[in-house]
Amino acid sequence: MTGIVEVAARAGVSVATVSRALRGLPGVAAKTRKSVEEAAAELGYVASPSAAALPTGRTGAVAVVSPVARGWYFTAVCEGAQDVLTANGYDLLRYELSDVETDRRRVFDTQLLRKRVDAIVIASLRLTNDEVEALYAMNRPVMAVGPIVPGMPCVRIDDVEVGRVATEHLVQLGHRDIAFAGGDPDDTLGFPVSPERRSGYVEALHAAGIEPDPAMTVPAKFTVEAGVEAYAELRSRGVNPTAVFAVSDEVAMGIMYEARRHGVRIPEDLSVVGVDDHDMSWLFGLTTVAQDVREEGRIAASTLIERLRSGIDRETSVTTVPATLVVRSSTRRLEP
Amino acid sequence: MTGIVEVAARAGVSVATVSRALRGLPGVAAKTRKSVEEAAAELGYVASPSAAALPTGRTGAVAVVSPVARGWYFTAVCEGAQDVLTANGYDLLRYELSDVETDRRRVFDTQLLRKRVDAIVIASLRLTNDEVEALYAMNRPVMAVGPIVPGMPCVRIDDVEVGRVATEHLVQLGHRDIAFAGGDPDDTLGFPVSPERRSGYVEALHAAGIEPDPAMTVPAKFTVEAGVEAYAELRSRGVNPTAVFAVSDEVAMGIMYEARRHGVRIPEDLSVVGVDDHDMSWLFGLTTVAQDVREEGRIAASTLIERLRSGIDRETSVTTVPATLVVRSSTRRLEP
DNA sequence: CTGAAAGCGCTTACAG
DNA sequence: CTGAAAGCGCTTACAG
Repeated sequence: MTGIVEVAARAGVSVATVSRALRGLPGVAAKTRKSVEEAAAELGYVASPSAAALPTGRTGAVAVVSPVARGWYFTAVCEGAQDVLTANGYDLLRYELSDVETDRRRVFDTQLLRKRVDAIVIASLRLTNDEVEALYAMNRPVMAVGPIVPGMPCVRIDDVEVGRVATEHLVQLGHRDIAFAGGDPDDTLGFPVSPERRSGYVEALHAAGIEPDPAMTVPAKFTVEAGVEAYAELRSRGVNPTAVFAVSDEVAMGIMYEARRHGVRIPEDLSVVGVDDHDMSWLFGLTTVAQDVREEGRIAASTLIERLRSGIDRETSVTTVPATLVVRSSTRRLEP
Repeated sequence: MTGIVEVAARAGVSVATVSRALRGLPGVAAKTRKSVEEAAAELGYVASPSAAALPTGRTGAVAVVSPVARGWYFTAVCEGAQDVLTANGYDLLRYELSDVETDRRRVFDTQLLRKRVDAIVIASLRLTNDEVEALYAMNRPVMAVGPIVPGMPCVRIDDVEVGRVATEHLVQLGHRDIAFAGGDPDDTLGFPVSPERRSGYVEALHAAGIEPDPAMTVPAKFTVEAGVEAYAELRSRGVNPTAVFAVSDEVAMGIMYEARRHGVRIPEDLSVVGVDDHDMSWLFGLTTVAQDVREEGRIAASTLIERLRSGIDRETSVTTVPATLVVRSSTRRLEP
């Protein structure tokens, strides 16, 4: 493996000069820099990140920590983050966290993460207070994408607003019997996304003079399968919504699938609105409150890089990106 | 950051002993090992991968290199690989390669990759001969998932067989006018997947005494959008297939979407079969030749780890995993 | 079974 | 503007 000494020999300078020249540090004569750069290029030399990390403490890598969830959402966050990380010479390390406590401890309790990466993106992950503490103790810039983590800077959408916009759309189409599918009864960590979207739903109903019917709220995690179950639950309860607001597009897809399986036509018999604008939502003609998840990943990464440049601080600013209603064919005016 | 000297101090031994004890090396007294492990646990100590990489040359990380393609496929490969890498204490580094040559050179020409990781998974990436050479020059175990790369070990499905199985299914349902959607006219790197699946298609047709009609083959990359365009192209050519074999499920989804938009019913008017068993295929009732992509990722990762343990060799074995027809509701017998 | 010391490939004060 | 040298945190012959 070509190392810095070979480059130095070839360029006829010391390794110190090579180091400075290649990193664009000031105080290197222009022609010296040029010949070093040439020598490095000819040899295909790049400084070993491991070796450079030792004296500097910088690894040149950023971690994206997400749940094991194999969803479109986390993929999109990573893609966005990767775009800007690559462009800035950082590598992207992926950590998937299960719900198993021991697995999580491995990441949070040990200092592995801290020793591996310069900064951390938390992608829509439910964290315990201890985990938040551990994250801070790492003394590395952290950025959350998704729900607000107290004391942590964050990129997000306004989930209450999202719920309101989705529900208002249905109300304006004349619907009054509007169900909500979302919220995970198993969630021990208080993941706020579903409750907030439901708050918006409740607000919008109240604003329209509609009293929310508890029987119209059915639980659903963020998966297609959960949507299927949610619709089944709705039927088994014997309630008859004319519209459903699903906590995510994947849930909405499951609802549409199951409804059709029961001969319920969409949108003639049932209007459905989701959240996200999943890559495949247009295929289903799904009306949705769209968010640009890749952009959120990009913002998270560039914020971290900026922070890395300017020195670590404990910023906690929250960036709220817009979410906009995209009307397609899964919702329609309620025929009286 | 707690380092090895603190652990040594706490355990009352030398750093050499700590190093040996923690890595499970032989020649450490049982009680010594125990007290070292306790000290390390109390301090939350983990050896710095960067520092350890310097003397050993091992980084404890594995790269997954894939195209920028934001597809389900690459995500699934990564998920599978991550499962086994995490379980074995390796971290997963993600590299997305664009089609832009300069971006690719950054990965292949420089020795960054080699200095960053111990092994490399190539996920269904079209490589030039130079890139294959560069990969070998890195002297790191490499494993391809997807198409065979000459001289490189690989996990794959038999794409000719896949094409044959899909087409035979349609033939057995009485179809004779069977279109094929796949193959990328822009592909300069000779990506073999589509051509091989088409070979299977041609073979199956011949076996049934059907002469393939060139007008029945339309190009399509591996995306939903390409499927939409492929169906549009089929219409504009004025051919009237009663069935289509799509090179992937995403292409099939696009075809179904566009066909229905034109009032063509599936499967009454058109049978469609894809390849992959994409996570969402069941939602579309899509008949498909299923492959277990996550398992392929797992196999790739465990093969690499095995190779890492046993020392680097230039193995080139090809592991072919099964692909099986899953019949759902997008295909049906042709009514005479 | 254990420890002292050299060395991995860089970066960075410190001198000049 | 440039170089010699110390040091980053580990691992690994080499002694004992």
